Amino acid sequence: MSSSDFDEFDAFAGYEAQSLSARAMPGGPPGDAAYLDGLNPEQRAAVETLDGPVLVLAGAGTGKTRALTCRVAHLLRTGRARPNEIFAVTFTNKAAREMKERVGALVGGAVEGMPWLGTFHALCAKLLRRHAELAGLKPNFTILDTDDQLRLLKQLIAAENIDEKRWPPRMLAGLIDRWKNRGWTPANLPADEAAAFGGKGGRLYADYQERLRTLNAADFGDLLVHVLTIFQAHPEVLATWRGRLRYILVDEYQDTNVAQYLLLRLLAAEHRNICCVGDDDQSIYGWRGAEVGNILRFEQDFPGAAVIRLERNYRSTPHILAVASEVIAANERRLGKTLWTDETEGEKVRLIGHWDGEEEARWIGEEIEALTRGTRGMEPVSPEGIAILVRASFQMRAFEDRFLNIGLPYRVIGGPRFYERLEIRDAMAYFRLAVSPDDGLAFERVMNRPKRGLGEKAAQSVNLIARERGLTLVDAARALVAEGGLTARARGALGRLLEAIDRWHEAVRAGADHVALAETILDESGYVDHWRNDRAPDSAGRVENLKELVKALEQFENLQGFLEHVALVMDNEQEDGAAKVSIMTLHAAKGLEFPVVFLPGWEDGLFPSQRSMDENGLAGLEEERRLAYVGLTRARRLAVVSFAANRAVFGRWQSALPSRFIDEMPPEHVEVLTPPGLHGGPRGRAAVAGGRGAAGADGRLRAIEGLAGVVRGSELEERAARAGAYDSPGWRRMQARRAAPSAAPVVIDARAAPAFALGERVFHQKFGYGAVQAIEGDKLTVDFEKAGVKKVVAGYVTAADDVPF
DNA sequence: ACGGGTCGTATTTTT
DNA sequence: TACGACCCGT
Repeated sequence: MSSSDFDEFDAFAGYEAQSLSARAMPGGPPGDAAYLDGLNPEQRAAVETLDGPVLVLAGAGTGKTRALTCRVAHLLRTGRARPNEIFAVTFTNKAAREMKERVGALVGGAVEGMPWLGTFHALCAKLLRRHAELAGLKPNFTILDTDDQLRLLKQLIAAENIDEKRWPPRMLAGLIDRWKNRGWTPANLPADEAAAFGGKGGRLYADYQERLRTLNAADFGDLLVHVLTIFQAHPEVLATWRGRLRYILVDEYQDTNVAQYLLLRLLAAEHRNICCVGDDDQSIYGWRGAEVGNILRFEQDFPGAAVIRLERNYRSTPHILAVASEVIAANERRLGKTLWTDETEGEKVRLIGHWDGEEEARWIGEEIEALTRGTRGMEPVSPEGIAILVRASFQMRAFEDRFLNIGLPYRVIGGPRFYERLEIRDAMAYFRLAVSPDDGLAFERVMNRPKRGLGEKAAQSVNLIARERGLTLVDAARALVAEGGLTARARGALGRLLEAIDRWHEAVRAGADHVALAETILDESGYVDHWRNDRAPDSAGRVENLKELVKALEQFENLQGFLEHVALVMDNEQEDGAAKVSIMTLHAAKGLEFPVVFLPGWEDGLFPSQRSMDENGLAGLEEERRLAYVGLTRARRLAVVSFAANRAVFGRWQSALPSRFIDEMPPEHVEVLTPPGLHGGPRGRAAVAGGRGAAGADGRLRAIEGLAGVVRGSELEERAARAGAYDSPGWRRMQARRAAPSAAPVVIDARAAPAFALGERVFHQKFGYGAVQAIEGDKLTVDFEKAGVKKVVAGYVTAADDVPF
């Protein structure tokens, strides 16, 4: 590991030679500070106030990223800081990557040596590797994934004879996470917290940390807490880093938790060169331990701080801004900003109610098709300019189903992630073993995968030996084999596995080509074959994923580097070029923007989420409202809010009232559309009759009526039509399409619908391999080898490439 | 040890 | 619905 753990001063050595001229500049900016041109006065202040504490309150769409990247460039160009002296923290890996790119574009290659730009977790991992011994770890400690963590906790809970049903491991994981977010170690855990989890919380926490240390492992929260603890307990270490990291930059400051806040305060205490950028109105990670208080309190923490407000919005139309501002104004706990824009033109925010979630999805699909053709009174919008932002991921399904049906290309952002897939984690556990054969968790995971006849009993024996003799799991397994434990059969299997692990490890040590080695491992372990022979329809997809994984390895120097990357950077961006509509959660949408944004599911209970309100009361509601604000402000030209009167949840029908956030939208900036399903038919009336029993519902309904009257059937529909709010030819056309679902499919993007020949062998991620039986338009009938005959959209299959693994 | 069946319960949001 | 935990027969 230590080889990839490069020293930032090495990196710096390369930099110094080429940038001496820039550093020699005395004081002021260099002559060609073109990056300062075009900044507005506030942005400029944010860029040029380099020394001392600075808080930049940046509203949505106010050019925050630009100011931030310019600031870094400015620090470098003025010679104020060298690349390795800037500690720049972003919230996501994506943001880090983006910043790296943009700074690079501004100042040229010099950013190569910016080793301290990344997420809190990535930066802390780096720091912790340097000082691992101070936390009782070795520098090559492994970073646990959620799976490993849960398995470990489960064992501990079982060992304590606690009923797993009443006290689920997930709950304990949540608790421990919360404690770590606050910077609490088992030693300084408050007594009332330790009493959680049936009185055994504190005890289990201590046990868990102990186990982690034995396994030479750290979980996500540990990365922060260990570094924090080290800084607190070792002033000389802290002093070193204070001297090295002279300029601190924090993006999305509103999302920092207590541990992160304490860490920053320690690092910045002396030089006080800390610049925090954030927007209290976009604090949406309270459930993960984020403390809005951090940003609200900044001026007290750093007296004399310069506070700069970015309020000029360059993104959205005035209508969108007005609606977003009005909604967020209902929050009490905020610093308060007033977004403004020079723009005067633009569409109002659209609002529409539907009978149920399915219809909502159908309508949005049709609306998107219309938008891409430019028939909605706007210039045509390309599919990649359109996003659907949902509150919870289960809402995505309705859209996926519908879009698959009509052949509308889409992509789910942040869905089930590549590196979280079962087969990928298994494969990675094998890689971990090859790198460090004493990785007990990895061993446990793959010991009987594929099935080798090493079941529960064998696992227990190994565990028992390990505990009795204080050995690692792998060493315990070795002992068991050597001493003739287990049945002959099991012993043979275990012995072969251990031999293989030794062989792979030897290959790693000998510096064998890691891509080839990975293939060997997957082959020799029998893991790929196991999926090849599996008869489940999705097993072919898994084999494909494994190929993909091996391909991904090529971009890394060795297995170690790859594993570190995956542990910290769980995202995977696969740009495949085709123009697609994006579907994602509101959380995932933060920091992004789209010409057109659909915001479905605005129903009380779903959004704002009932759970949020139950668990966190008013604070929970306010966070939901910030989520609404984030959603609305993603839109540049058009935002469409919708809700459904009925929705299938767990396969059970539930009716709901429109979201209270809808009441908060200013009517003069909203255009109300009449839903196609509510034109006088019995369904429409039922929609009004159903789900209106609750007390207070009448008031709510009246409020909506004032704004919308959306769920009211033909009378209001006519009124809306008279008011010109609804484009009735378009509506009739949609009706026609609804009545004739088999009408010719609309091909949005020719690239998304490649041509296939009859009989051609194709691959589908979900259904595996098959032969094309029939083609109509962009729809194929495919006889899948394992999943049977299915109709699929051509965009979702690829020509099969039977490259041997 | 393992596969197949039934039953119960769960769904925010993610580094 | 959909995935797991659990039970049973092989």
